[in-house]
Amino acid sequence: MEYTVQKLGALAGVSTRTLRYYDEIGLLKPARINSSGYRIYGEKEVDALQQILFYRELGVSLEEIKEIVSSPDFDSVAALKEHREKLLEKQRQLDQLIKNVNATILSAEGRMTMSDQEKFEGFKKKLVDDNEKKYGAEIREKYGDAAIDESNRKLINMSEKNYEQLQALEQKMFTLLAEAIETGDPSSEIAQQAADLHKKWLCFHWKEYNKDAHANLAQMYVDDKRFTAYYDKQKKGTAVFLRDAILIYTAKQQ
Amino acid sequence: MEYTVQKLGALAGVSTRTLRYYDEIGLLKPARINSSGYRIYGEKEVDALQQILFYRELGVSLEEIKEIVSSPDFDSVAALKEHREKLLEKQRQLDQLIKNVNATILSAEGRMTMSDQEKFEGFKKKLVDDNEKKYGAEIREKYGDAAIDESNRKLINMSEKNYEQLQALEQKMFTLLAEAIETGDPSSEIAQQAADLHKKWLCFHWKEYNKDAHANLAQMYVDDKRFTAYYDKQKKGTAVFLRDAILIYTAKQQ
DNA sequence: TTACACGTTTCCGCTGCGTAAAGGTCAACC
DNA sequence: GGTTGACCTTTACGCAGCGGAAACGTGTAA
Repeated sequence: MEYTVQKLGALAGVSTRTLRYYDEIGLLKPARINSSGYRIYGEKEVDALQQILFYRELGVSLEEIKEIVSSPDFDSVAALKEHREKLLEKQRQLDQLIKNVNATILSAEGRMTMSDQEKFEGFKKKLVDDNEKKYGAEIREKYGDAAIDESNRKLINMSEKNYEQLQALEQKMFTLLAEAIETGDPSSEIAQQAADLHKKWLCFHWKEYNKDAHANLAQMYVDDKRFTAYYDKQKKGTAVFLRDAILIYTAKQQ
Repeated sequence: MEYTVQKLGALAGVSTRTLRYYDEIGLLKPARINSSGYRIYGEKEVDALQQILFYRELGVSLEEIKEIVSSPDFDSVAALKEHREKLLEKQRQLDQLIKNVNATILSAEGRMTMSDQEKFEGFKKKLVDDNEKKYGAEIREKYGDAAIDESNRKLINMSEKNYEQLQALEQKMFTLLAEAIETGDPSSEIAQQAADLHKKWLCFHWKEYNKDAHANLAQMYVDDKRFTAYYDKQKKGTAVFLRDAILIYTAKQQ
């Protein structure tokens, strides 16, 4: 079986541009070029492409994929381990970034105490003109807090604690909801408390609260199977009940 | 106080190229241009740059930073929340990537059973021609495994379990080490067992084992304060003891 | 005057393609 | 034989955030 760019592309789920690019950088050359200059691929190329796409899915760069697939005696496991290290490093950086963003949001929303605010100012400065940024950053990240400036660490931990509080809040809502569902009445005191908690939870995620949007979201919990699955995880019918409670809750707001 | 590009750059820790680029994209314009065409910055620009760099450290794009800093009534908290969502999405993708890479390494190293290997073949195929990749990927990732193909989930879980075993291995080494340190003898049976566990732990991370490299690393545990801090976390002197045990261990290998 | 340490603009390069533009080729249909 | 439309080709710009180099002007101290 022989394939032109479009056929191979359709088979493997990549664009023709991608195939031409892979040819250009020498990653996947066609089996031959026909008299009209068309690229013609064979079965061997199909297999090679599968392999290439597999590594691509793992986030390996095309340059490295080339090394891996071009020489059969290349140690691909070693390459993957090296690749994993890079990914882990990226993960650590990303985690740190998220913590910093969380801390900044909390600070900006005024949920910090004054003394924490002061620390935050220091943290901000530190973040910007961190002159020892490069020196051993990977190792410090990897092997922990020992070397991290103490006040910064406190701040970050605080932001984490706040985040945990948020998850606790969601948990509490679930608990209340489970109780409320026993009464069968979404307008009951307890169900309305759950709806209020849901609003509080939302406020941390949303840029600004709006009751119509809240109501719409509640409806989506029922309409979208994936959301329903999430809320019905503990008990079936929870999503519907929560929606009703929220609709009542939002309607009651003037 | 007035600054030229290089002075401001030195002050804030950025290159002159960066400052020129920020001028070019309209992110930070100099206060004025002098008669020779030099960019001249004032105190106001210093503050603005600090702010810009702060957001840059949080991983915000220059385009968004421009919006945030240019209009004072812009809702920066909302922007940061949006930014956080992007980061969280990236984090989920990265986590999945790492799991897949781990699974691949385990498979390639032959640590999988045959039946798991078969699953892995399916996993590989799935990974490459995942046609429903786009549909609701975020929500699926976010709200869990309900929709994830069962056999794949088993595979990933297995790879995670294997990874946990690795951490258990390190923990075991620490326990042994604590015991061994009581004897005070790094050549004792128990200390040598700890060194052996350390080697096993290493083998998962290293592309290939080599006793000289092992010995060198052990020495570094003592020389580099950050490593020392990690190993001495539970008990001071652990790093030195571990080094001695490893030096004896590697020396004994023919 | 000469050296050299600054400043300037302009442009290429990095990754992995997407998206034109401008043009040949192949099969089918009139 | 002409036309249409679905293919194919190459060339090249764009994306983010600069790094680095080339080619040239300026300020100042020896």
